[in-house]
Amino acid sequence: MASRFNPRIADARWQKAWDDAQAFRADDRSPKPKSYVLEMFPYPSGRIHMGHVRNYTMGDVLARYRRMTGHEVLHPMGWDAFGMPAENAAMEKKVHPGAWTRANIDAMRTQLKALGFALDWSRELATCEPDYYGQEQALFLDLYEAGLVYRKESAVNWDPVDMTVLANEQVIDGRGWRSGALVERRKLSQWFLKITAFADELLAGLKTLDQWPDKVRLMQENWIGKSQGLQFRFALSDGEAVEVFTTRPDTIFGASFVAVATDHPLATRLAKDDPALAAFIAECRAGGTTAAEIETAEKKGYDTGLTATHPFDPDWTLPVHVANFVLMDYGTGAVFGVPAHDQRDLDFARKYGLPVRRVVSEGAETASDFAAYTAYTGPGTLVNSRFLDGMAVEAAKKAVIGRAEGEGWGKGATVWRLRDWGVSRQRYWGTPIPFIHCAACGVVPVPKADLPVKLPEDVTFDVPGNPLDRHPTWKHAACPTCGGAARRETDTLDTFVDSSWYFIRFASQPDDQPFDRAVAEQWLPVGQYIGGVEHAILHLLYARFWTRALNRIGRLAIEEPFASLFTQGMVTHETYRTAAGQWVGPDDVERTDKGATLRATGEAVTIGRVEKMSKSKKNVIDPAPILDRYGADAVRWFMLSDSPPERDLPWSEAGIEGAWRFIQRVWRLVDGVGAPGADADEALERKTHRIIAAVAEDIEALSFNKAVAKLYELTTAIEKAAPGPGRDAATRILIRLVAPMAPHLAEEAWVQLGEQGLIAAADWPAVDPAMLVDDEVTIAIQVNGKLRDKLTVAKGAPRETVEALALASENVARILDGKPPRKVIVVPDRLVNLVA
RNA sequence: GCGGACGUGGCGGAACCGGUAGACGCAGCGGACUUAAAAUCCGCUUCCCCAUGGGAGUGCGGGUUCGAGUCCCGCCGUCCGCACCA
Repeated sequence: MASRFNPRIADARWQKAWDDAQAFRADDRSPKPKSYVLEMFPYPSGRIHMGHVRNYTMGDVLARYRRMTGHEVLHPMGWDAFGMPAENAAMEKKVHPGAWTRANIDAMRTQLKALGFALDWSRELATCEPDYYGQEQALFLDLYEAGLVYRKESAVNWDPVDMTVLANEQVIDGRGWRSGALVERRKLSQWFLKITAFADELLAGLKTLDQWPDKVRLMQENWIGKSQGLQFRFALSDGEAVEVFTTRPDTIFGASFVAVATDHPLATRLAKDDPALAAFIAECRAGGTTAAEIETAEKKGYDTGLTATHPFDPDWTLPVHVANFVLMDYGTGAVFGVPAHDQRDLDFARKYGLPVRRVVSEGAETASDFAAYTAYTGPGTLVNSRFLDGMAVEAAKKAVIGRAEGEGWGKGATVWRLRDWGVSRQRYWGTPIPFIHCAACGVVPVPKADLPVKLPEDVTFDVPGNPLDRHPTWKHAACPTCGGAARRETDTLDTFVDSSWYFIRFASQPDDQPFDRAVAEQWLPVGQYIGGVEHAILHLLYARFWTRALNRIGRLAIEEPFASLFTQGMVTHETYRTAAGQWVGPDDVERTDKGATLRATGEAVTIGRVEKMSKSKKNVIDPAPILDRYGADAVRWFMLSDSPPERDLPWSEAGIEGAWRFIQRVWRLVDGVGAPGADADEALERKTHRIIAAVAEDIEALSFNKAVAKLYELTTAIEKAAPGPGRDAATRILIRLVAPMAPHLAEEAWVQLGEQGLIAAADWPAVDPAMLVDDEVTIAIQVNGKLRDKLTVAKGAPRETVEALALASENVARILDGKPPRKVIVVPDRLVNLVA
């Protein structure tokens, strides 16, 4: 009799058994209720890291649990396989990006299989293969035909390190999201996806996503950034006009200046004949765009000498400035300044001595002068505002918009922060954009019959830039319309396009089209999506857009791709630093009671914060050796224990040891089980049923840490119970409860217990509701709200009985000292509170 | 600056609708088994005190309530997101 569970043998045995049985293959035609569980697919960097392990373990527990509760589960895996790292590897290691990527996929697939995930490998896909990206090109052409793809020249974010354009979402604090390089502005002809045409529905759709974290919904809401207000024209003293947008038309009588952005056409025009203005504009451009720089940047302006006429008073003119704090990208690139009610305008007005006039009163004050240095932006009543006087802010907004529209000089308008999605990338390792540039016919789509437009394999990476551009033949193509010599588009698609529809392709992947609508709709939307919060805006917004775009062109009747979203926390680890300030890794450090020392020299090291694992802090733990040592189940168990899944999980050696001990404890229980018998252990049976229900509830809520705690509790209870059929029966149930989390152990135990078939296909144990009701309860006895005693009484005991028992308590009698309580509160089956 | 989340033992964290705070795990302490170690098992483990009992206690200060980790008001702190968005 083996007394230890040996994962080295069991892991491989059961992984093969699942493979042989195709145990996790999803059947499109199954009559069972369908459940689509998906974790964000990985970029094939070469090795899986702890974040992957945690992410996929959570999804796996849910997928396995759903299978046990009678669902047909789709739980697929694939590879987000295009992207810059492959090109960087090509440059550094002289390997082809495709070869590098495919080798990485093979290595990572092996690692994922070694963790025993219940995945349908028959649906595996990689975005870098023509059978995937060719279908993506087809979808791109469909969107083009529908007018949702267009090309225009515009100022774009240029990453000088990656030598490519970036979307707005990919610029963080003025730096490229991958390279960290300061982004430059460049004018280029680019492909765009019309995500702004969906701004309204993407915003409204967030309200329907009640199973998404509020945080993510809020982030998307802010990103989309809807503002409603008034757009109107100011007539200028030189006979021209300038268009402005405001969300506060009510404050129009508080205006003291008009300001335009430094790159506003008006500024550009005036600068031609005004060297001082040109110099001012150049000076503003030199300023940085980082958070800190913007924070401290002084409001600066240049008085153009022009004036603008107030729309409600032909005799009232406002000076027109070019100002550094006005953004060309937002609204119309021009504003009117109301210093009393906008902080930036106030800073500006104080600096340049412009009038500061109060027009919204928070209470009694009606004087027009405004002395403070803090603008008032709250609610109130309009004052000093002619026909608006006495109105509330909201009513005044409506009144001004009404007049503007009535008199024809302005109209109510909605402005969005969201910009169209620029998808052109000047890179090789991506989906070729299926278009051809013809001198005679213009930009012509590649006919669908000619898809996929395949990436050429013979490319060089010895010089920076886009290898497709310098490929000798690839870009030369015949124009599909006139047949003349033409140039193939050499830009490729942003890899976020690839990840915008992979979940649809998982659900259905025919050879001759991107997906079969009817089949895809059976599975979609994804029932549970799990991934990191870092995709709150990027991937999750793009995928929502893509799904709605397919819906609009009649390809898919789904509006939202992910019904329920869960964002898991990171795996973290302590950091260590030597006195010299060098980061050192956990392998080189010896932890003691007092602190930590360097293993090699005994030198003391400082224990730093527990942080996200990163190469620079040297606190990365590679899952591979841990997996070799402890087996898949211990690693999986640790990933689920202790920390709530949405919070960070601090990795620790002690933690994985604890998980390993638990796996062995369960095995020892199984090892001692005899043949099924009749005698029950009433108390243990009750506990078991209570825990079946609790664990189910916890798994459904993704509260794995709580489920784990309950399983520890049950295990301890079984260990303490007297050996016999009752204990054995509880053990048989424990194994099924543990199966989603520690599946190899469970399969091994299943055999040991003499059961037939795979536990992966077994049913979740049924709960007997009668077993959930206790016939005795413990009641707390409080005096003045303080716990003084506990009583065990029959469940549902009448108030009078409980009250009498409480008063009879020795502790209570001593405290009450013979005096009757003034008041008695009885909460049935819970407590008695005696108020003295 | 704006928006959001969160503050519970030495640590990770439980605590349902306001009803016995600290489940469960880790670490620690004591013990058993062992020649010894590992493994395993048993017990203790919020703090304080005059210890079969009592007092304090969920960031701080108030409040509501018979009763507050939970609700309300005001602070403090940490983390996250956005950021000159008119």
